[in-house]
Amino acid sequence: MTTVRTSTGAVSGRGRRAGRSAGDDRELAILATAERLLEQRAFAEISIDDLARGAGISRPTFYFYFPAKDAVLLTLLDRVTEEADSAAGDVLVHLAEDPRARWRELIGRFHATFGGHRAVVLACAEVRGTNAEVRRLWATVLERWVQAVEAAVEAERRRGAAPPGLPARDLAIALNSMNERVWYATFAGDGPAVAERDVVDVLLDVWLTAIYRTTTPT
Amino acid sequence: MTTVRTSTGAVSGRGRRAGRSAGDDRELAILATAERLLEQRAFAEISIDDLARGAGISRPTFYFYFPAKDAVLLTLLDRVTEEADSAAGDVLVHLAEDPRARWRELIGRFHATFGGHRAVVLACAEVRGTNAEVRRLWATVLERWVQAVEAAVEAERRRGAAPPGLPARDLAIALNSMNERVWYATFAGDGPAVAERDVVDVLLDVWLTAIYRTTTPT
DNA sequence: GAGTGGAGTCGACACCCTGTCGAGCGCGTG
DNA sequence: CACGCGCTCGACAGGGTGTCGACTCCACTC
Repeated sequence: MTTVRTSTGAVSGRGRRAGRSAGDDRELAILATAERLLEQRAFAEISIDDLARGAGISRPTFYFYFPAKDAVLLTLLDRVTEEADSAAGDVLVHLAEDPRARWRELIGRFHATFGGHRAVVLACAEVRGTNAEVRRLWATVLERWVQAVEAAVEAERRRGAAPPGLPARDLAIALNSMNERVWYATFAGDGPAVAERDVVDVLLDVWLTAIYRTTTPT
Repeated sequence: MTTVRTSTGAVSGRGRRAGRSAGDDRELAILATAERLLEQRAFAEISIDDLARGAGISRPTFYFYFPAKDAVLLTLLDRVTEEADSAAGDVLVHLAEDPRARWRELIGRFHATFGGHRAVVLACAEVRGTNAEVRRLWATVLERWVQAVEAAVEAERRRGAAPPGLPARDLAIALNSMNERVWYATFAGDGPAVAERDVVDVLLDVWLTAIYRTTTPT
C-alpha cells in the first residue's frame, strides 16, 4: 500500500479512511447531513440510514466511512472544540491590561462559538451520558480549559489583583462547569434558563466576583 | 402539578396502577431492581428484560406495571427530589441568623441526598438528553429551587446583607446550574472534578462571593 | 490489453430489543 | 358457581444495528 496523505487537511482520524480523494466527498457529505439533520431532530431520532441516504449512499456503505453513528458526532465535536480553542486564542495572557474586558472576551467568544453550532453542542450533551468516547473527548477538552483558567487565576493572585481563596483548580472547575450547564439550558431552552442576550454578562459577573470579589477588578 | 399519593408509600402516578395490594410488591421489586442494577451498569445497558427478571416476572408483565423503562427511572427521580426537598426544609427562611452556616447547610443537605442516590442521579443525567419526560420533571424541580434561591437573595438584599447586582433570578439559575454540573462530575468521576470532600465548600464559596461579595456575610 | 488489487458499493442476513395482542390463570364477590 | 378483574406470559411484528460476501470501477503493471 502506497503511503498517501490527505490532500487538503487531514480530516482527523475519526473517519475510517486515511485516503485521498473520491470518497472524501462522501465522508464530508455524511458530516454535513448530520449537522443539518441535527438542527431538525435529536441525535437519537436520526438513524444511520438517514445519514447514509442523506449522503447518497446505502447503509452498509456508511460503515465504510464511520464505524458507528457516534463517530460522526465525535468528528463534529472535534471541529467545534478546535474552533473554540482558536477563537479563545490567548486572551488570558493579556488579562492584566483590562481584566474585566478580557474575561468578557473569553466568555463571549466561547458563547459565540457554541451558539454557532448549538445543534452539535446539544447533541453531544444528549449523547455524553451514553457514549464513553464523547465523554472522554469532552473531558480532555474541558481539562485544557480548566488548566488555562487555573493558571490565569494564579497569575492574577500573584500580581495582587485577585485575593487568595479557593484552590485555583477547584475554582476553575466550578466556573467552567457553571458555564457549560448554563449554556446548555440557554441553548436547549428547557427548564430555567438565562436569556441568550444576557447570558455572557451573567456568567461574567459570577466569574469576577468569585475570582476578584468585585465586578470591577483592576 | 398534582401530587398523587397512595396509602402506604406515595408512589406517585408513574406506575400504572393506583391500587392497593398484591402487585404492589412487584412494582416495588422493579424499582428496587432498577436502583440495584443502576449501581452496576449504565441505564442504557439495562434492558426491560433485566428489570423484569430481577423482579421475578416476564417482560410482557413488566408493561403491566410501567409503560416503559424510562418510567421506572422517573419514579426513582421523583423519590430523590422529594427527599431533597424535605432535607432542604426551610433553611432559607432562617438565613439572617447566620447566612454562611445556612447556605452551607442547604448545599450540604442537597449534597448528602444526591450522594446517597448517585446511581439514580447519574442515570437521570444520562437519560435527560434522550427523554423528554425526565427533562420536564427535572426542569420543574429545578424551577422550584431556583425560585427559592431567588427569593432568598432578594430578601438578603432587602435587609442590606447582600449588595445589589445581577437580577436575582439569573443569579439563582447560574448558581444552581453550577451545583448540578459540579456534582455530576464529582459523582461520575469523569473529567475535571472537585474532590467529594471539598465540593460543598467550593460551591459554598462561589455562592457567597456571588451573592455577598464576601465569604463571611453577616 | 489482459491481469491485479484496492477503493467503494450494496443486498441479504442474523441479532437484539421494544411494544402489543390475545389467551390464560387464580381468586373474591354476587 | 359463574363472572370479572388483577395479573401473567407466549408469540409475534417491527425497527434498528452491524457484518459478510459479492460485485463494480479504475488505476496501474507487465
